[in-house]
Amino acid sequence: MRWSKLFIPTLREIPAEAEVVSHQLLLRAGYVRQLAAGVYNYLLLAQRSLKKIEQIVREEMNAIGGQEFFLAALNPAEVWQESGRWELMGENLFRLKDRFGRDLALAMTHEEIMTSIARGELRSYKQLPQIWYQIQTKFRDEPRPKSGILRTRQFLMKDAYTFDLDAEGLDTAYKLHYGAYCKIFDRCGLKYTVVEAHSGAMGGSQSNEFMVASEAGEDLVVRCTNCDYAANLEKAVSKASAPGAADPEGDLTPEEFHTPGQKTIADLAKFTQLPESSQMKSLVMVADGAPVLVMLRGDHQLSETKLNETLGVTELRAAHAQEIVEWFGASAGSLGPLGLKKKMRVLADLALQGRRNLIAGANRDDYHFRHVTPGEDFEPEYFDLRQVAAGDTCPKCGAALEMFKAIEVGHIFKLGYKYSESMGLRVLGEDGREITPIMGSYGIGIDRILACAVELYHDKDGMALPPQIAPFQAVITPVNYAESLQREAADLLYAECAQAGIDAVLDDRDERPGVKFKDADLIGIPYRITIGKKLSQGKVEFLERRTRTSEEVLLAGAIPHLKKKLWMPLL
RNA sequence: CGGGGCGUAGCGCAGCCUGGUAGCGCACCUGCCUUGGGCGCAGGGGGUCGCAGGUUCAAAUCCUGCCGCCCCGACCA
Repeated sequence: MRWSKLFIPTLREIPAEAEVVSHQLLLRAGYVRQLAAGVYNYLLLAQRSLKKIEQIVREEMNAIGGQEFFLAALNPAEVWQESGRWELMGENLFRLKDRFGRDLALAMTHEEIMTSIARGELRSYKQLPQIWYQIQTKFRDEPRPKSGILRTRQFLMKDAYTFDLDAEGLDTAYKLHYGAYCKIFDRCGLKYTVVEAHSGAMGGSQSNEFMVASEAGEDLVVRCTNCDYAANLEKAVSKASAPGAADPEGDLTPEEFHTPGQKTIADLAKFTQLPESSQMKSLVMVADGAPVLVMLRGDHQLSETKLNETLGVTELRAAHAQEIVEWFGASAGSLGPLGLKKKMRVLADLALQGRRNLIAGANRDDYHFRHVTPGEDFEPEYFDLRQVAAGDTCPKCGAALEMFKAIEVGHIFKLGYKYSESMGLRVLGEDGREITPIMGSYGIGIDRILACAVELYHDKDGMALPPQIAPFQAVITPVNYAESLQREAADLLYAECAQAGIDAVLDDRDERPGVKFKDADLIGIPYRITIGKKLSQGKVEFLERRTRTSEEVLLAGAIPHLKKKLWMPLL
């Protein structure tokens, strides 16, 4: 393509609304333009790049036997009502009415639709397994779209769904996807970590996320510095650091003492001269309307995700100040597990198991107990409820854990029977009995891959995308295209690229060289062949964007050289 | 939904406090010039100052309401 004919609206300055790097560069480099909060138009460059990503995804999905569909984005409410998600998804689901007043939704994911196809058509065990996927636009009415194209209300996703006869089949499907995803992200040139994940509102058991480390990420990932343990913070477990002080020995009796104005764990630690790890934190949560007391080591944080999963409830929140006074006769800051006025479940984090003679609130304002021993002075139900904290060690090998922010680019789930059951998908088995197929669900954020690549590979001059997903593989830049010798050489190289199947752009603009160089750097074309002064010696400059290494090559050798580079992946 | 910020030319901003002719840089158009890192000179086009109401002789500027966008939090298959 000839640059002079292309619409590549690069900006010299950073639009004020862009905060994260990928957003800034995608705007500046003329890839995207924003239409509304969380809604973007993808222009030529973004579209070319996304098509390449899609193609990689498509090839790897087809390689594991995936069959590509193109599904309805406009869904009747009934399908979502059947699975129960019409209510469950709440405000996140875009809803609309047609002219007759019928309820419709814009699909945010396609479990229901895929299942509705399957139940109408799959009749025999002989037809299983199936892997169906789609690459399409999805809609989600995000409460807060942000970070450019990282969290939007309209986005591109590949999602796949599998139908199997039994758990073993699902396991096979899961592993196939796991492998395919690794190949996909490798081919896209991303550096990523596979983590254990929480399966969320999707339901299901096993789940892994594919995460790309980035400051722009919204998730926190915990990873062992020694072994292969890695998990989303929501799910991560660890060995707690040792308490800051040894517990007093002996079978001591709880003893109330006056703690005027000591509200927080930090206050108490100071007041009692004992570290936060010798205090017990009492949190009051309301789970589907019922109060639950959660006990944690003073320096630990509650993981609401874990608590939610443990309790298996739909609504979980912290208790209001008023409720606390009503139930405990004291306010937050003096609460504890002893002498509860109201009957409620008392849970404790595993880190409290075996501890002795700790400090806890007395359920009387400005009073606490010392010498409280869980399991003796009160009987909690123990669960893993705390969030992994800095200083904790690996649950597998005991080595140090690291924690970093990451962007989720892929997520695979074992769904189980949630949709096949609720929507009545059955096939006949070998023995003539009905079988409910078991499902899996596997997503990849196509536009997130692009954003991640930008986050991962950029410098002060712009993007440095991997050649596999860059909008063009190379740019041919004659310093002065009006000069006939340069023009001939440029046209020749461009023709050679076309012949070799290389996706090149010819910068034939009547611009000063500086402008062309800046633009090529900004939009991140991996290789640049510059035709200038040295042409008189039959030489051109070959530049690698990522490393900024430049070499002189013969005009005739330029394209073979480029070809060689393209077969050799960066990194 | 709570907290904060912003809205003036395509982009980045000044002007608002203290009301009176709407400005600067970049981009854009024309001509000349220049051609290895966003050249130079000259001329030029482009604005319902987010919207609506109010105060005033007069509102970008003061007041009220609304809308939009961004950030933090809540939320997040």
